[in-house]
Amino acid sequence: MDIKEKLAKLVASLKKEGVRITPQRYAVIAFLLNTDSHPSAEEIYTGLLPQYPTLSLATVYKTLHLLKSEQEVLELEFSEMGNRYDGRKPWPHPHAICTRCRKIIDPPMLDTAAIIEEVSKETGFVITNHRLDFFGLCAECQKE
Amino acid sequence: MDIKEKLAKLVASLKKEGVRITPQRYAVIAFLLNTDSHPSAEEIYTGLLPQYPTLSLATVYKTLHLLKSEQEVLELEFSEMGNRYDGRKPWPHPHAICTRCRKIIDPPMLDTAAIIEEVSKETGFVITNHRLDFFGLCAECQKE
DNA sequence: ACATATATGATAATGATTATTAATGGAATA
DNA sequence: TATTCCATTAATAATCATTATCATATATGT
Ligand SMILES: [Mn+2]
Ligand SMILES: [Mn+2]
Ligand SMILES: [Zn+2]
Ligand SMILES: [Zn+2]
Repeated sequence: MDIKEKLAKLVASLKKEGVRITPQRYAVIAFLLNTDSHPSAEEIYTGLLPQYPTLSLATVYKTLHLLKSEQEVLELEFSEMGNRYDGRKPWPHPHAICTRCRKIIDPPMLDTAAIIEEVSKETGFVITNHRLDFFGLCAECQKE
Repeated sequence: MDIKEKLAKLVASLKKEGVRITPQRYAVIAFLLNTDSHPSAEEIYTGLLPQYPTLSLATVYKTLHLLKSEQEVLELEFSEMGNRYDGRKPWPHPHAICTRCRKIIDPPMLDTAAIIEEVSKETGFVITNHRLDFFGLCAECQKE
């Protein structure tokens, strides 16, 4: 399924939920589906500003919250570098984060289910969410 | 090695580094070693205030930074619930976090080395740090 | 086109953390 | 012991990403 199709399906599903699709919301959703860079709210805002000169950062935040409540975006909270968003895989999954260039990538899936099962057994917790972050230097930054 | 001994060793090691051990710093360090609750800066501050009525929150933050730079405390950044600190195991390790009562515990160690090795191979990253958080309901909160 | 509930954008507020700075106090020196 | 010296403290202000507020604009169903 390509991006266009995904976008159409997502918009249709949101409409069915009673969500109004405004140009601003459409633009934010499209932006999220067209990148794998895990952008910040600010990056989404400045990325869209040329085409939507009246867009407000508050609207970007509100749209991100809306998508989060619909489970259509994954929010990665970083107190240092600001929050980042993944609209392509809006479910919990591991991330590799370069501390030099701040690139964030999705490593091919580990067996997270097995890890969660083990933690659950050890702690007695019912695990409902997780956050697996691996920090270091990406291949490019190692050369510098 | 009990807490008292750990405290004495840590203080001695800091002194050797040229760090002055003030009453405020000693109190923060002792507080951190005497709990496994992963307290916030605010909790450390309010916990010590009765015995140190002139203590400033800024001093708590500065002491935490000092300890972090000496690798003697692990800082867990949470943008929602504020940062939390672990002075007993000041190296990266997994955590189970209750989303209801905000309790944070250390699950018995998974084989994190193996996981990191796998991510490193898959991504080409040199992994220098990690953050493995598992969110859910603790045993007590499940009963409610 | 109209009615109306919702969304937007400008702006102010929030709150945890960090920066600033004058006053304090411990240690080295005279 | 008195005197510098300089790191530390405490009070306070500043920061900055995110949220809240609210008057205006607009999407949607009729
Ligand atoms: Mn991702
Ligand atoms: Mn811990
Ligand atoms: Zn990099
Ligand atoms: Zn709990």
